[in-house]
Amino acid sequence: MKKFTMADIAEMSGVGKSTISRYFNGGYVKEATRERIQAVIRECGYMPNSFARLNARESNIIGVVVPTLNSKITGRVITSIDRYLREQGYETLIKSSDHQIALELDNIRRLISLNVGGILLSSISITDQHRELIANSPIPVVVMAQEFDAGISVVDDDYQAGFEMGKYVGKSHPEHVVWLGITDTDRAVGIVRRQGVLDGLKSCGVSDIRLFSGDYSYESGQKMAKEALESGPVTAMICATDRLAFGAYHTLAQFGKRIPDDVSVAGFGGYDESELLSPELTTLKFDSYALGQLSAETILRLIRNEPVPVKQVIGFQLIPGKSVK
Amino acid sequence: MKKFTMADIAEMSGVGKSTISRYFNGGYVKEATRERIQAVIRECGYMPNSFARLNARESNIIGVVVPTLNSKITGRVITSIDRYLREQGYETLIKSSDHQIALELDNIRRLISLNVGGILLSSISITDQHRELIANSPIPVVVMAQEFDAGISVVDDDYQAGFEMGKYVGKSHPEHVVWLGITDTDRAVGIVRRQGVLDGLKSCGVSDIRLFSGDYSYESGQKMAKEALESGPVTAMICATDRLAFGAYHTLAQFGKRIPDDVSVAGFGGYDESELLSPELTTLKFDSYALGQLSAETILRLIRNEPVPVKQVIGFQLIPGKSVK
DNA sequence: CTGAAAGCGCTTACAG
DNA sequence: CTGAAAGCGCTTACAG
Repeated sequence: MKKFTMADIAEMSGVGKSTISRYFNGGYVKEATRERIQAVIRECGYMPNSFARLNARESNIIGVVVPTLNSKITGRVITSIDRYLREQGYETLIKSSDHQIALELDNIRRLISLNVGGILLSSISITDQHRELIANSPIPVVVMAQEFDAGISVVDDDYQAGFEMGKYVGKSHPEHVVWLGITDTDRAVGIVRRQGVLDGLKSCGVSDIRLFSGDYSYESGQKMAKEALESGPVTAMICATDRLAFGAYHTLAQFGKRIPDDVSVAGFGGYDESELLSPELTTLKFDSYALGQLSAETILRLIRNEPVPVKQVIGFQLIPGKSVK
Repeated sequence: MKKFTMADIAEMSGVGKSTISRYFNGGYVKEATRERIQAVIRECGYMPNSFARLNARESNIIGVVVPTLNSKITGRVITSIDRYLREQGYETLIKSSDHQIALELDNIRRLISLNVGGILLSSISITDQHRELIANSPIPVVVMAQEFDAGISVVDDDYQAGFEMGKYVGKSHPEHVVWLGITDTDRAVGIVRRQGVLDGLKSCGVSDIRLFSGDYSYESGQKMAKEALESGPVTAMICATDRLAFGAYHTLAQFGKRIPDDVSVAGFGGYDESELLSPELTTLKFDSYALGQLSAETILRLIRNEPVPVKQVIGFQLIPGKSVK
């Protein structure tokens, strides 16, 4: 495959390269010329190099920063972003922060200096540095899955979801409930979702609630479950994610506890696998595809200076399994 | 955040921009000058724009083409690639083909015309067009997870893995075995893995083996399992992936079949969830992190003109669950 | 060891 | 409707 440049195509079509550029960017090109160019392009399979648009007034690249490439939910979100942007003629540039906040900040800086058209940010944790960076960013930013009072966000309804789940579990009147959660630095999951759960439980009169926190790994779920069981009696475990619930299942089996007879378990995520556990995991599914697509739509609207809501809230669905009494 | 360019940094450091460029690309810079530049860079958090290296002799961007962003295994592979490349000072540019072969070809063309340093390709299916594209590519390509006789590949040992699994299941002397597979266009899984399984089974004297094929989805697993059960007696199901096995579990439950008493089930993938199924799924785990890292190492070696094996085979581990009699 | 100049593949006023 | 020219942020011979 020979590498064609715009100059090559221009020469082959017998026009100037400005015309080829206009052809691709929707400028004036006479119909006859347009057809001639099209023929040449088809012939050589030419596509312009998006990254060479160094002085274009706007880039057609959207940067996406995610906390990890290794999560089911992230997979759903970026799949849906990528699909939508591709349809709209944009390129997706994905950067993983690999769970490191310093890398996340670097990624944002990098995207800004790359002069991408817009940034979709799924943050590990929003710090003051994020606020400063975003406030001074010459490029629009949409924050995903995390409340962001100083800008535009598209979020899951973590509080309400937590509340529903708390109420659902609370209705069985468990005496001793534990929350297997995430550190506070992740506001959406660590704080908001947890608060929803607590309030939901309290609305049913549950008062003995013990809190644990760790990271997002399967192992962390196992570990927290163990700590919880060793810290006193437990009749229900509400886990911040399905993955943590998987870990809890593992530990409960080791401790010889039956689900839900001895201990009820619930998670958040709605992974396909959850319905295969025995008993089926009671979980709650956010519409991650919608979150991805709406975020992508929103960033494009910002780029086009169209009005956008400062906050959009995505729906969820509680999936009753058989793991709660 | 102001956007600094190399010219800004040059001015602020009181040197020419060639010197800044050399600073970043390991050229000669006097120690004193180097320190002065470093101070300025630290001050402004400047990073050069990798995509503006239009006429660099080599790019520090590695393109990665994956069939989907929505798979556990892909997640593991790209996580490990991204980590390794970052450590080595390279950028990862991920492009998803979203299960469309035409898009995959486009992605490869695109990366070539972007003039990335190298391409890591996880292909849906290697066609003649791929061969032509790769043969004429001015840029090195490493094919991942798929045999590639016309170039460099890093692959799972699909045949041997299939064989081991076939033997493992075969040892229980199941009378009627079905293979829930993937279309032939995916050679690695659709053909090689299947052949390994068949040979493994035959080595144990199993002869009644019926073959089914579909796509990689959970639903496809359900559907194939249903077809299999309706097509005649079944005492063992070997599934091309864990996800398909999850679908089979679902269908078997619907049909009132017990695992493994009525039907043995096995998969490939080694997902964490597999050990939580009841009974635990017998599966086989490829070392996807190793595959990612070795592929990344290999592409860098190719770029540096260091010798590389034409084919590297990654190990696997059979994880006996309780789903095989 | 360093800088001025030309060039990478593209876009954008501007003149025609 | 179109092209020559200047410019985007960078790299690379080349001369000093």
